[in-house]
Amino acid sequence: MAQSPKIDDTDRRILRELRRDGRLSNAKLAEQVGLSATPCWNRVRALEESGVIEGYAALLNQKALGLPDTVLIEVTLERHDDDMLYRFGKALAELPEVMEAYLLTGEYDYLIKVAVAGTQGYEEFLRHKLYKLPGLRHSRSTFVLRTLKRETSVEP
Amino acid sequence: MAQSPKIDDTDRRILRELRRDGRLSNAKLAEQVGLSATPCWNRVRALEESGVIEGYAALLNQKALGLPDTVLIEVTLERHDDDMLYRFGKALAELPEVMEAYLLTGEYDYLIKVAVAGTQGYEEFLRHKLYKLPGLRHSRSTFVLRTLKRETSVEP
DNA sequence: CTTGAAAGTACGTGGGC
DNA sequence: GCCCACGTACTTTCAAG
Repeated sequence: MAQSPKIDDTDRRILRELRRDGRLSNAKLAEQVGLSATPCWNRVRALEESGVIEGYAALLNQKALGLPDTVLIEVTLERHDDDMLYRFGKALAELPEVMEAYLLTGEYDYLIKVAVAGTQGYEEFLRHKLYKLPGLRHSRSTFVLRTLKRETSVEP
Repeated sequence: MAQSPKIDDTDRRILRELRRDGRLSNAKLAEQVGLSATPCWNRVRALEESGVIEGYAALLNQKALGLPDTVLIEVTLERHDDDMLYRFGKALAELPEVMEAYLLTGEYDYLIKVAVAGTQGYEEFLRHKLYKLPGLRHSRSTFVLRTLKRETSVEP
């Protein structure tokens, strides 16, 4: 996790390939980007060690895991002191249904993305999870009708 | 991409490990979940073929790639006929800065998550990209102050 | 589910352009 | 920087028991 000095064009091509397929073997990756195995492997390693590559993950199908629906919820707190923001944010992040959670500018709110099973799962999440968190003032939910794009990372 | 019939406890453990580390070797994975190599590999393959595992990806550091900031933008269209919704959504998804794009319930809007470099990059995105899309009526942006959680998939 | 065996891969080392 | 070649240990992948 040192510095990440210069990322050249070849690095970007490596990143592009590994973002598409995180299990590419070094041999195939080298072929794709037009290097031989050794320098390619050295670059991948450097990208990992400098933290440009943060890790690798299997991408799982939400539907197959029984949580087909996605809800975006804007959350407003009663108070906005540092302690409150920290503790509430931590509690949000610990809920397994919450896939993403962001602290936002503006009125010091959160936006969270939640995976649920239908309106019933949504109601259960609200009543048994979100509404039990102390300090919540208000929430406003929107169901996702269609996911048009969902990238794991920015485009290299 | 056939059906995904029953996912048992062992499958879930496999998925949990592979979500954490998508490059785990089958040998180590088998050890982690308490199987020997072959049955473990058969399960992984079945999970891949049934679409439960959608793929594997390297996770890239947004900051290292020069787009350290994230903006959430609510987008409202002028008209909401099917053709418009489809074409606008497609145009949104094609912008490389857009990492996620959702079509929402309510007033038939989009929410997009965009990676930019500071307020300057944000302004450029608005002027040169978003505002050039035909049919846009209104947009409302919020900067992300802190990312509290960002999972690639739902928890298995 | 286990064992086994062939092919491929990772990862290092050392030489050379 | 890059390529090439070699080497060991590990992994994948597929039999067959």
